[in-house]
Amino acid sequence: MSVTLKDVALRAGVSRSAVSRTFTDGASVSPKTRAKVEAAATALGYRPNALARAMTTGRTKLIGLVSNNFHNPIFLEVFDRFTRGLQERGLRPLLVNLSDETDPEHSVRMLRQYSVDGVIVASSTLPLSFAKAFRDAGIPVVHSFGRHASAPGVHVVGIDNVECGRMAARTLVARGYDRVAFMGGPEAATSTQDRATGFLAELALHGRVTVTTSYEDAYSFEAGRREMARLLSLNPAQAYFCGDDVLSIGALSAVQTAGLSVPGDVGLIGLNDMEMARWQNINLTTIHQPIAQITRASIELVEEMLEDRDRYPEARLFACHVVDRGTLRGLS
Amino acid sequence: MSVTLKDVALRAGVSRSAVSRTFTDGASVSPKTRAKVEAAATALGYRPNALARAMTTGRTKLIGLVSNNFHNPIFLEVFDRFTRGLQERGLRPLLVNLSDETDPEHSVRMLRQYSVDGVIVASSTLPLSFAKAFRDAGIPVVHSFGRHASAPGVHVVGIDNVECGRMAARTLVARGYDRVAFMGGPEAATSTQDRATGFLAELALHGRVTVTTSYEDAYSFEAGRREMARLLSLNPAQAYFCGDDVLSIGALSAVQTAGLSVPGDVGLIGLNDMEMARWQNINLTTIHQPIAQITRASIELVEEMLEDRDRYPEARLFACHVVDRGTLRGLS
DNA sequence: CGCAGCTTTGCAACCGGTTGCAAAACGGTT
DNA sequence: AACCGTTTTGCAACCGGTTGCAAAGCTGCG
Repeated sequence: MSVTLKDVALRAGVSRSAVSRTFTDGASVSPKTRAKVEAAATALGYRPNALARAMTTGRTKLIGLVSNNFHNPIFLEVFDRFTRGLQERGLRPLLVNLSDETDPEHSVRMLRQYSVDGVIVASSTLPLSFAKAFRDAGIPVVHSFGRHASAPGVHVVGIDNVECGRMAARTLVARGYDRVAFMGGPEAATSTQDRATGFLAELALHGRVTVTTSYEDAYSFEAGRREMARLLSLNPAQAYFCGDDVLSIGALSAVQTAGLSVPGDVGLIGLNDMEMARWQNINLTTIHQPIAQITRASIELVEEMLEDRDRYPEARLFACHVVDRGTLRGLS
Repeated sequence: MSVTLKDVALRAGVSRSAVSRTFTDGASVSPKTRAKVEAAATALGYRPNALARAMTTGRTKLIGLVSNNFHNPIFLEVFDRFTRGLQERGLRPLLVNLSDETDPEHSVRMLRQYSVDGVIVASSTLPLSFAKAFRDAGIPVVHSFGRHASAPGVHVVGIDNVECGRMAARTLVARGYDRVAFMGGPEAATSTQDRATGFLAELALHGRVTVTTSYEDAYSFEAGRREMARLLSLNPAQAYFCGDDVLSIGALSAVQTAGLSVPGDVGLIGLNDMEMARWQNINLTTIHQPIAQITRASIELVEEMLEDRDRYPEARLFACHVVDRGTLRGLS
């Protein structure tokens, strides 16, 4: 079938070990045999079989990329950056779509069967325990976009969602809003929980501001639109902190449909700063999440763990900042 | 390290072959030994190593998923469907991001090193030759969203872009537009070429309609917006067929910014029918591309090729249809 | 009980590489 | 030329499975 070590060895008139050595760096081969082998190899079009190599070295260069966020446009950028970053380092992403499951067992087993060198869990909604299941199975893991914890147990890279909530609150207060609300994603999502916590905690420091909260079943346009339509028919707040840009855009749409103006009648601030947020017909004020830094750091960490499996777990959090566009009124 | 065949065999008091056989279906083992083996296996938490198995069977169950469309939101849905579909069949997607490259050689080599069982090229812009490189390397391949050709040489699944162009033309003509234009994506993209061809061919049948064309460097919002802004400052057409929904939305934004109305002053029809197109604040009239059917058929074909590597290449094209929303005027 | 015919089992070779170890080759000294 | 210290090389075992083949075990029948 395909050309193997033996074929090359035969043609070059050397032993299989010699061939193997010219293809593994750090091995000692004389320039003479190396030349012979390389000649034979290119003549035959030989490429070492990664799987066979993996069997003896124990390194596959496969990285499990596990996510359950296949519906949020921001994750297209996330996948883009992860795949490119991994490829640049000679690592191969084995993609796992977790859309329905929440039980890590199945993924752990599967990724172990393929002997992945490491796993990146890219999800803003999975609990910390998910990543821990990989660690417990002895697989290096980093939880990207995960929840910050003081003693994480696994590497976590992302943003401080509590702090983001606070930031949103401070922004709304600074703009003079005094009846505000939080519109979150799924109540089970760690990101939503933390954003709510920070938002409410910060507002509590500003006595006169009243706040309400609601949670949607998904970070989706339709959920945001529906909820905002409902709220408008009641007694809406002056400004909303939406747990995600897509939700915000849904809400924005509902406000416009109702014939009201943004930011005149209702203020909106989102989170993520996805590409769409800067489209002129959306022009969403939002909190920027530094995707590039997060993905880069995640890859770095997983790579470091390949060297030192017992690297002490750390949390790397990146700062966010408000991007002021057209859906909140100016400083008062 | 991990528990192997031998460990289980030892504990169950049988030979390694016996253990192997209980884990490969279609092999003959007596109920008695099967029971013993299974007991030992679960006690030790044994899982067969997929890579080792792959070495002897020649089947890895890995499928290369190659794409260069990491910036078009429609592809998030594409990846979602591909990964789930593959997983359901016990296949594992090895994701390859081709963003910069156009040369297949590198990907072919890499995927061959990992002994993938097959490859799905998911791209609307790559030429047919790209997929052929895999076929020539002896790897089963299907080009998803690829160009239809009468003698494809490889499996192609997608839509008939020429026909879509015609459909757009017929639609615009039926609505009474007589100065229309095509706004395409990259001129090198096969999808854009074919859509333009069909569009122009159909219009040629309707003498009195005039048409202009322009091409953007990417299927992106910014490109659509910039181009439409430029066109508006000149002598714009009455209606535009945009080669992609994202382009349309960019164009839409430019029209709105210019203080003009859609469809009053300018008509727009896109292609893809991505989720965003039905958002109320966009509400784009567009041609629906049946993603679900395309991905499903692609997976089916690649799976069939695993059985019969020399399966005669076929092109499977799915019909598209116009989804009438708010960016074209009604039937005249 | 002996034997035919079928099923189950274990042996051993193989998949395509890597690597520890000892022997061979090399280069430089005296 | 003999000797010594380094490289370089090939042998053989191993990674964790699968599988062809022949021997062993079982069942039923005369």
